[in-house]
Amino acid sequence: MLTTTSMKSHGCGEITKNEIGKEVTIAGWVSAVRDLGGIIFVEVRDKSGLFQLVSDPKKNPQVYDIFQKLRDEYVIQATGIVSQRPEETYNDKLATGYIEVYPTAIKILSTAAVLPFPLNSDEVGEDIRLKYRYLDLRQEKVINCLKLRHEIVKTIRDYLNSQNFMEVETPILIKTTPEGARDYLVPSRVQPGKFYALPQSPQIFKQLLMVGGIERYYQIAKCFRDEDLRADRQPEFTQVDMEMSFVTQQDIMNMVEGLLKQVFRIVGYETPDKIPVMTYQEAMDKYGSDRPDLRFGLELFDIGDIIMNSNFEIIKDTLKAGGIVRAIKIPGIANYSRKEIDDLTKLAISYGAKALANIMYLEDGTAKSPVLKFLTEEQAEQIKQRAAAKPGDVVFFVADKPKVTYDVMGRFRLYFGDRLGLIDKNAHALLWVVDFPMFEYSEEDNRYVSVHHPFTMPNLEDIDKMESDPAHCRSIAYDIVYNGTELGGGSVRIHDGDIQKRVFKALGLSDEETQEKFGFMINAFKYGTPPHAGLALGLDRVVALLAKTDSIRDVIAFPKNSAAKCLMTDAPATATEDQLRELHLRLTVKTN
RNA sequence: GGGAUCGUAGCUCAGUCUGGUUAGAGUGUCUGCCUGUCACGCAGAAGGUCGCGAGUUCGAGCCUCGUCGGUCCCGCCA
Repeated sequence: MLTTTSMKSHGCGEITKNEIGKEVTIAGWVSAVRDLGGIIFVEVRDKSGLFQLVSDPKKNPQVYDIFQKLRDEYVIQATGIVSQRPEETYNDKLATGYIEVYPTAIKILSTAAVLPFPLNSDEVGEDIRLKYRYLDLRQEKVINCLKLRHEIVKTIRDYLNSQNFMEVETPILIKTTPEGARDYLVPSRVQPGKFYALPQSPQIFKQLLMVGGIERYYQIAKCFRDEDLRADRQPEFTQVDMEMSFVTQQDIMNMVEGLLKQVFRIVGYETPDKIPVMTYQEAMDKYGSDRPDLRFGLELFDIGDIIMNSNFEIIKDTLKAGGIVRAIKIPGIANYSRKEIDDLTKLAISYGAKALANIMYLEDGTAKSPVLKFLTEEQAEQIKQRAAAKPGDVVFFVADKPKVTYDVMGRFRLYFGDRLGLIDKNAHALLWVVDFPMFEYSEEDNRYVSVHHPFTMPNLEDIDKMESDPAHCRSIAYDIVYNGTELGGGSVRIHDGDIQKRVFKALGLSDEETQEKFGFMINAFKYGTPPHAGLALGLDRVVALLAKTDSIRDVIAFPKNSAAKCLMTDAPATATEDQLRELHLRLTVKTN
């Protein structure tokens, strides 16, 4: 379909050989002026592409006069007959490179100041691009990311609509939630001293929609978290939020697999009909991560049983105190220098380890290690067998509390995957991770907190562990992982008020607190709640991954910088005294 | 809150380690020339608070301290 309006008959990139001999009117931005003295070429750009205009003073002196005034990024409108270029001047790089127009009329609709940075250069700093984001958007690379985002959102809507989902908007001004990230607060003017929060997700509302009988809900939902930023974290971001009634975990997984199949097709990847499933425990044991990157191997392995029979007293003490030991074999690096090995130890320590042990398998068949003195020959051989170590390989291991050990070895694995070039950048590794733990102990809060969120259904086999052994109580929660990134996660929700109360209790919330914070929800669940489950995908991450960019800022039209500022509008900004007074606020900091 | 790193022309950077005459390059901009360019070409010109402040020094883009700003990471992110 042509992008015509009353001001243009064709998009610049839409004119073809079929239009030769016909009159067209185009409008757009001047993307290049090439003045050869007696003839001027002007390239016009609009959303659809580029088109070349030519002016010759002998053919039309009035038009030529205007051509001489044109500068980059002027907005112009031109009318003329499409003609074929002389054959020797075809430009193969341009879709419209074999045709051109000598305008019979040209109009400058808008002049343009010299741009603060060159368009379509890969080298411009991001801060200046964000300050002039409206100009940045004129760049092909940037607009292509937004086009991809649009395609993905459209595909998601089409798919979910076809599956009888209903899109419902949930509120942005809501009640603050105690669990999870820091809330953005909005002061109330009409309720002095009270605050709304911006939603971290529509979680509570989508569950109440299930109570309301919606059965299949989705929303492309803006969410807000007041935490420090990263390349993949913005204070406001978008989730593809969905929820279904009368479903099991498997139903949700099937639905999401169908959805992802459509989404990945946009970039030409045909996803497997059944995405592999791994338990949380297996992911941690083999990869030291709950979102393992399966594009490469380097699996971790346990040597705790061998150590326990050895004289390695330090590690044995760690194991007896509830710690674990995990090892990884890195192939072909036994030739690393002493300094390189030392640097790896420093790296492991920076990841949180207290120490890093290594056993180098030399080319002459012998093993070299500062830890061999703790092991019998048989024990050393057992480790070598378990690692399937060959000459040239190095086995590293760490012993610590499970969390530390997994984290260090998981990151070590990723480090070597990258350093040794083991990651196939064109590979696609989708994975479900299931059976997440229900709770984890927070040293900071001195209590158990939800791994997912407090509305997650405990695994019924483990339900009594909520009270007796919270650390080993599994939940019915699942994450979808792609190439080591969490695309999204969800869970089967609690639809039984009594179980919900037990969860709140396990989280250390008193009856009064529960009533005050979630009373409306407990109350709602009294009136006939269907079993329900759902999932949310991080849309920004999905788009960034498919666009093959590291930063979600590249796929957001107007992102914040790493200090949560909008460099274009200079938000956040100070409020006036009047505004503060109306909101019943008084500042304790000086601003200017 | 912490760590690393960067800040020199509109843009991208060199120069800083080892302080010394008038701070350079490419690109963009402007002017002139040029009739088939498409990164047009050729010639010329303008363009600088070396982020800011203090200090050391005979002398600071360069050294020291502070500060502001950008980026990445840790903490944090159910």
